[in-house]
Amino acid sequence: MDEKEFLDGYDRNGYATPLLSVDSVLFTYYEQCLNVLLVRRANHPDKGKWGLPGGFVNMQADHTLEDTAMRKLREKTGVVPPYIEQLATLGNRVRDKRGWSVTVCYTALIAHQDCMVNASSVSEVQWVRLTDLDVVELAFDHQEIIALAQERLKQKALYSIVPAYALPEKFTLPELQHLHELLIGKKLQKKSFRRRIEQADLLQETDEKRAEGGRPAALYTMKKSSGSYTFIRNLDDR
Amino acid sequence: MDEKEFLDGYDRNGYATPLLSVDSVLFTYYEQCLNVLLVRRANHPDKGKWGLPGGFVNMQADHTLEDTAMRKLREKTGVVPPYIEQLATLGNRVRDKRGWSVTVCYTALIAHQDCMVNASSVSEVQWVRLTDLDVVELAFDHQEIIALAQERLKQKALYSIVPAYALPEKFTLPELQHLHELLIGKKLQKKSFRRRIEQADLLQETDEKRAEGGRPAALYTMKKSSGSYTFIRNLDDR
DNA sequence: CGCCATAGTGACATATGGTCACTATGGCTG
DNA sequence: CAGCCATAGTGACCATATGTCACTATGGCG
Repeated sequence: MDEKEFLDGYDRNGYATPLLSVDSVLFTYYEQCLNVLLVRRANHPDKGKWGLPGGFVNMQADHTLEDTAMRKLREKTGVVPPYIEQLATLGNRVRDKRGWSVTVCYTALIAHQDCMVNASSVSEVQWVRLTDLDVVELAFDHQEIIALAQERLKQKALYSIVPAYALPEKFTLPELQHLHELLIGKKLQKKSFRRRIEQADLLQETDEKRAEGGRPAALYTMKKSSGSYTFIRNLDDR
Repeated sequence: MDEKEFLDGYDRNGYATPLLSVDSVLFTYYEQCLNVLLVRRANHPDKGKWGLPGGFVNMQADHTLEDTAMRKLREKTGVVPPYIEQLATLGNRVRDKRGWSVTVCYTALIAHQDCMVNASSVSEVQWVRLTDLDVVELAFDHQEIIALAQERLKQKALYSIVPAYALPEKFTLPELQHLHELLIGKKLQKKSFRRRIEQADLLQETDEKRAEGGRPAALYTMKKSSGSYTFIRNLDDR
């Protein structure tokens, strides 16, 4: 049998396979806090619980797994986030009551203002502060996935300014530093923080400033491709 | 309908889903070269081409995706490698002629001597030098997956001694350094290389030595958990 | 106008990798 | 068996990046 004959006769459903879904952990920085986007599950299993925005691959609409992740995020937020990266794939026999299932997970970041989530309490989509996560009942292993994403983002905070994608287009250095401090779980030295960003020439200073009770801080925008820059040395993690 | 009723009536095959496979890039260091394990495909599609060791999840035998990766590696090599880590998940409409398919990829490392692959030219399993990869016709997007794994391992060489898992239990520092040099693609300063490993106290010196034409080099073993140690500063990548 | 709060800098200490010449060691060979 | 060779391993100094912290700058407000 040659390959053409094989393909013509191939039955995609010949074997039972694991369920396959795509989920995203979308973070934003809002009111001095890290928030994650949650969606109330409309269907069984875990109906009524909160979970990550995600779903099944639509083999017609999606060309790639990332397409699936972005499509689902767009359905919930109306926009595609400026940062999305694959986090990990979890798969086992017990994570879903329906049996063997696999989820391909993405981490995404967006500015809070760019993402109009209905703030009413009856909404099926809401931002939840990371610090409030323990009072929400999460579906499946989504708690674990969020913890994974948070840990990965912490690592990125140590050697990059990727977290800046969770801020508005224009932001101040103290804002960015505070976000990094939240992720790393430790106060940082502003001198060290500012210096490395300056040396790497990652940000573009605008001529605007923003007052916050003291001396107004300069507003910056990210330079192109500064999201992919990595410092050769990590910030002190201890 | 409550959840129990839903689950009782749930049809896992209600939707067409992407094909799901698990593939591993198993590296070893042998004769001063990096090698990757390839398997000749016995079945369509791409029958006869070489590909990564992998296959479908066996929902009875495997509890997790990593179980699948390890089971397939054990089938080809007889053993489970001492290092295995998820690399990435690739999924799109075109990578497999059968249609939408997803592969969860792992990177694994093993000592060449611990992994008895039949060396005969008719074997269906063989080590291929990374430098010889371009003369082998690889199935699917496996070339791309190997490149991804190599890039990731290069990064690890810059901030950890994870590559040591591709060496025998006892190895010399010049050996380890040469392996890192292959991965990073650049000669390293032996003083820098040795110093950081000493300072982090990652290796246990044995009282054995190995001669290689000059002064015999001390043999070391990895200390427990030195595989998860990360240096706060990267080696110079330029 | 002077205080307050926060932004931003100067200057020095510390830590770690880069460099390279120098020493150490075992095998081989004349 | 002495001396050479090749490779292992070290000493010492340099370069660079972050840590620390006190000091200066700036705008708002009473």
